[in-house]
Amino acid sequence: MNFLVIDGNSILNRAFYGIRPLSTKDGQPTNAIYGFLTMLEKIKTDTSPDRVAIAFDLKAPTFRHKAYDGYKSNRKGMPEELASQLEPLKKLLTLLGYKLVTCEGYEADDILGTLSKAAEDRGDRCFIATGDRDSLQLVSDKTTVDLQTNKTNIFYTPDKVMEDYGVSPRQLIEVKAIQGDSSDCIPGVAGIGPKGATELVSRFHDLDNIYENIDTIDIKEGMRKKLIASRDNAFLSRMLGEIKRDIPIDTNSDSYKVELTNPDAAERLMARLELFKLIEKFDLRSQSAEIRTETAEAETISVEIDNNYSQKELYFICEFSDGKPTFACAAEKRVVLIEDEEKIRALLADPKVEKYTFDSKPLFAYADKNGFEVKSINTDLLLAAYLLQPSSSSYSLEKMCMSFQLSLPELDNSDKEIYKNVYRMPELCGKILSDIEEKQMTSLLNDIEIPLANVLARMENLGFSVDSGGIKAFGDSLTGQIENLEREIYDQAGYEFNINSPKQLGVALFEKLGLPAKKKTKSGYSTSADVLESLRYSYPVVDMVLSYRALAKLKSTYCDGLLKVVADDGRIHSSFNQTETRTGRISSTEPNLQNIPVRTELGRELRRFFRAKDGCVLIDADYSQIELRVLAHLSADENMINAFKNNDDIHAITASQVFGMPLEMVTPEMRSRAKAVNFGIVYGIGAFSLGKDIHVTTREAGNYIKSYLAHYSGIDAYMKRMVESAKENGYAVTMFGRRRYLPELTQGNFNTRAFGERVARNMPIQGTAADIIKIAMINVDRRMREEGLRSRLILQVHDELIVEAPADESMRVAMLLQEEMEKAVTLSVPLIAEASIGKTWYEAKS
DNA sequence: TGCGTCACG
DNA sequence: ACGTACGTGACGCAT
Repeated sequence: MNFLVIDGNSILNRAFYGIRPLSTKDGQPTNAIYGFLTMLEKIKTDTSPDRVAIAFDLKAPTFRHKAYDGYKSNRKGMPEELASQLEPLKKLLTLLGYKLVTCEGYEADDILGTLSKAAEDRGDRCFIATGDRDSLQLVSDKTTVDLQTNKTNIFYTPDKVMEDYGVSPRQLIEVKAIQGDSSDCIPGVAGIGPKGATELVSRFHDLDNIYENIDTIDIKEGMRKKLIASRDNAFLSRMLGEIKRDIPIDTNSDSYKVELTNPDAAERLMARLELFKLIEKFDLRSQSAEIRTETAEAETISVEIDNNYSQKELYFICEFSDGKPTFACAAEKRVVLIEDEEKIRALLADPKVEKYTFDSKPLFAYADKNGFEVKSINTDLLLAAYLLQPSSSSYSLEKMCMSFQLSLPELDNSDKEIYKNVYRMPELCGKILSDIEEKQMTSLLNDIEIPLANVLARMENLGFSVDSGGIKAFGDSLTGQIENLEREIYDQAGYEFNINSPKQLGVALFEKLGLPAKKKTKSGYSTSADVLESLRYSYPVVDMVLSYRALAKLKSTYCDGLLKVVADDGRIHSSFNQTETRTGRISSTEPNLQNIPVRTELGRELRRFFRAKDGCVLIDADYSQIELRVLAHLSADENMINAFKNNDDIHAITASQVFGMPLEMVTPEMRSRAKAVNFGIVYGIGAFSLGKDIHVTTREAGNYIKSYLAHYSGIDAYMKRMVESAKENGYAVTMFGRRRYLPELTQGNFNTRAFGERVARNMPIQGTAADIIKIAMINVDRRMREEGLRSRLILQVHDELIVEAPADESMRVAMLLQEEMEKAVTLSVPLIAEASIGKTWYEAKS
């Protein structure tokens, strides 16, 4: 029989520091719980246990023998974020059927020792899972320690201990008694370290033998003196370091059977902790469902087709297959399916039917394709869920039901799980909407996100017309140049290798060619652009590699990548995701049209192949400095507000202020540094990174920042306020009430917290700018349609909107675009947008 | 699948 | 003493 003993505190610690911060929407940290359960599963797979015991230290030790005074007392207490996970974890483990073991007055180590001894005495195999090397002294023929290290685990058998430590497991106690262990307050023998201790023990076996023969053994006199001086400490240390194997705990094997008797409660607790992945991993759904069926408590409902179904308030989801919609509506004691397409269209178009759904964009897209309008979308639970938890990676009705503890019905005639969730939509909407209301995001949802979904749907449908032939020809011309560069690089290196492999490239440059390596990554030398850039003028081969990289990127990502996604209508239909970013921006995928090259001349050429269809032109309008203007407004900094009111060149003004000289004397170099500082401020700034960015010392960069904040003292104060309020509220927030929760701010880890603080400074700015352009999009779209124009939005790139317009509408639409963008909101500084017109994106981007 | 890299705002 | 600016998505490689 295999007996597994888990060192609970040790594994919990590993989990806490090894897993990035996670927390529930109300701020309960969960990363250690998640990590613990994941590791537990892994350990179980590795050791196939028949019995499992989980040992925990008791939090408040009551009585300790005198000799134990101070023992381990200098260990730091747990950080609060970890401590708050301990009780939920214990509760969860109990619900999952594990027996937890604690013992007053003893450490978890002693529990491991006692249980492993008992297992050995019974003739069982014992595994001890821990992250703490102290337990290695327990290793024997029958006991293996499964040591959990950073990335992996190591099984310690007696041979492995001998290999790593040069002594037997039992002798580790003797070694420790001599070398001591400051973290455990074990004094050891003063002046003898790990090396000396190991040598003594391997030569003379143990303390008793050493001290019995202390006058005669063949060692240096200095060492003999040290040993004699610390004699008492050595024996005390051995007592302290030796794990006890006979403490009063339950050692009966059968007490440690794992029996999942209450999966339902376990599932509920996991749902409360929002650990949905684990529910699946532990397969709790089906197990608790089985039990539910057994107890026959669950409500049973049916799924019926009723094409005449209608209500004033319709709660439904709509699934499409081959473009044909099916409605699944929540109804009294059943789920009603509507399959009649005419009926569905009528419902969607009927303004008197209030519609509550999950994911409205496909509905809007369907209506757009079929020439009608969706009316009265009262709510979209997907968008609401995003506003409530923008950092979530995916959203589903199922998760929402679980996190609100809504029990799901049984279906008597369908196995489509989704219908169970649909059935709960009325209650779910109530809970979610009151949550939205309470957090003052109702307008954000109703006036921005839902109308925007409609706009995005139409943008996706319309797509962006491209010249496939042109892209193909451009790609072919790149291929020739890439092959030439390849040959020259091989020639320089003296052999052929894969230039696209950072690993092989690193070896070629920094080993074979002997170039000076600057940075290292986990897997070798860094070959990133900023490293290579510094070498390109000294080494022609580096220049070639950089050119190769640039061309290869253009070819693979842009030429090949884009050609793959051109639809039959000759247009590219990107997807615009509205629930992806933590700041409120939209993202673009398959393909990403928000990162089409523009910064280099060659890359920008690609934009010549993005063109308006015949008879049309493109109108491209972008905001000028929207983020800095938002910052000026939010911070109410007088200096910056005045600069924008005067319509000054903000980077030049900043330069003159930071460098303390008249505007006329600002050089382009100074302006560009000031520009970097302005960016840095928006990003949350650090002197080190700013210095690296603009190639000055950290000290100098620090001075720039200091000077900047002195001149823009309103911004300084604002940034401090943002961090304060994020710490207080647990989230950062935009002008329109969009939130981003920041559990990072409560973390003990310095870097994590610093990151949280930067985000607290950046998100309100980036997010407010995102809110503003969303408003502009909705207004632009509405006006073009209301005014009977045939011009349409086709793309948004964060601060830029692109419209495809019939040539004869171009001037009017350019004005309209500019106007709507500028008046989307009123700030204490003007919002400026500039529009230009061209046949291609290249031409239209001024 | 994770990493390194690089394209954009 | 610590590591080092915000937000994205796609590609190729290596495991």
